[in-house]
Amino acid sequence: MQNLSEQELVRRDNLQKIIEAGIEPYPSAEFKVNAHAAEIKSNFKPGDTTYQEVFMAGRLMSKRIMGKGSFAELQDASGRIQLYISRDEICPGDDKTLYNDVFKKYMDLGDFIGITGYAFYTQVGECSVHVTSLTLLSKSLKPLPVVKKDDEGNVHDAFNDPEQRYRQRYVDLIVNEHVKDTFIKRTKMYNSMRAYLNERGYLEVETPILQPLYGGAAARPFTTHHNTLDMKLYLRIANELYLKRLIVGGFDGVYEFSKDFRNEGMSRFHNPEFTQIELYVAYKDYEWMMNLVEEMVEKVAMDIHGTTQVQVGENTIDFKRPWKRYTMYEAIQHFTGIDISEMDETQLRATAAQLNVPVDNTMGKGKLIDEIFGEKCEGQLIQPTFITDYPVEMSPLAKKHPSKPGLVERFEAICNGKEIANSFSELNDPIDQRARFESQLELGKRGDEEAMTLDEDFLRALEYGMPPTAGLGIGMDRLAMIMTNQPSIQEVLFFPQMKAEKPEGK
RNA sequence: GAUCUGGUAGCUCAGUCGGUAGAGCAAUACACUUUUAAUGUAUGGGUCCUGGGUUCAAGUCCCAGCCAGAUCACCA
Repeated sequence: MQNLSEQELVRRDNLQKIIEAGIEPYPSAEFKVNAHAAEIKSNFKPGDTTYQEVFMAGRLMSKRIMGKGSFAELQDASGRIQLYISRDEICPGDDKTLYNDVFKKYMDLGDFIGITGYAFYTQVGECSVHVTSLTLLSKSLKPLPVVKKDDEGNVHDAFNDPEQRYRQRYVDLIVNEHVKDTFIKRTKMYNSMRAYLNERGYLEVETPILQPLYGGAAARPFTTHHNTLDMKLYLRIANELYLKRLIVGGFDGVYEFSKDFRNEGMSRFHNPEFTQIELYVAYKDYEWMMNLVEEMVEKVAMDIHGTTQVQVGENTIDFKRPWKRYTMYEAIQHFTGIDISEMDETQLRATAAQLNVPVDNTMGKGKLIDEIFGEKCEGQLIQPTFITDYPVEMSPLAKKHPSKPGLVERFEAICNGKEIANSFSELNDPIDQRARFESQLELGKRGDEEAMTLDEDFLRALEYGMPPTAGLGIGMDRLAMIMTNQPSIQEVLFFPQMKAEKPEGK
């Protein structure tokens, strides 16, 4: 049995009183709704003859009882609106129980109610609904945090403990208005991208989450086991290799919003499960894909904000095309003044030391370049910027650059100091791909836990022939953080990963 | 994984030098028919994260642990 607080006991007692009064606290009949709070507040003007018979449902979020008349606030999915309730209108006969007892005493903040009434403006000019009948739709047994706003819009007693907000996101969503907003924007972002890609005829697909081999990225996987088949399975770390198989199968363009899983550290930028969109388009290259990314992300910003400019922390980020483009060498030269394009491994190591970039002896040429870039450039790139032409060692699935030895046709889009997109002209030479996998296997043998595995079936698919293809991955959570101005990935995931709560009781 | 910060009423937070546990909101009771962070009066509400230790005495000091956040490490 739970230990109930005083307030919880009061609510259970109220529930009992409601039942004794002959009212069903959890009725099943449909309650037809014909208006929402936000809609009335934005459309109804004093003297209008509209909204004179509204049916509304939602939570009772505040009560201001003044004798025979009361004000209350109803919160539905769209927002809050004030209600005016007068005793003699909701209790037209001699029996005043519904007002005196049920409404005033037994209904608690958080209860779901249904009302009918008409819109009007109070003497102080607040758009309100004058209630003519009142129904209990569902009793609430736990007290909600009470968050209040004053005239200037300052929030008092905000429910702001992150642990409670994330563990009890339902409460967070009820009492913190802006939280709902963030998630609505996140969904708009998905809808915007879907519409963009569908318009171009690309096919949204689904590929396996449980994979016998994990591939397509460098990361440690979650492992599980299938009992009937008695086999080890991995939760995907990416879906790249499956989408490319579909390009081999003859689709021109496929994409998937893919929940991926990586068994690694957590931080405000990392959750063990996260979402990427991956897109593959046949007969295209990474240059073409850069144009697509610019156009699509610009549209996302427009669809969410109505402008290409988005405020993120202290920065105003402008997604208007065209975005800046640097090769990786140019970016390093721009931010450090050093041209590394002709350097060998020894010179790179010396340069890293000179720049105070920590490196170790296991790092090869590609990794050294990547470290210098990561330390000295990435964080400086606030406005959306494409960085192109990465070292081949870091990119085992990308096509080699035809004229720049040691580099691949790859770009990342960086924004607010973080990668938001990664793309390359996909490697479709099966012989080269096998060689790249084999050098990954070597890295694995040397102890790199994130080295890729060799996927024979994927190589078989490539041997049948894959057209030249451009591929793209965008971190949806990272992009959502930027588009909603949130500093932490937990703020854009409904239910971020948490350690288990202590069990109730003893 | 490391470091730092925090965990006290349903929520937000105080709590001095170690000496009876505090406020606002919420709740309860009464009053009040256009208020709006409603108001007025009164009342109730505590496993001070957990477990040890020091002490006549611990929310407070010490040790260990749990949970969370930030930073770092790791990681596209």
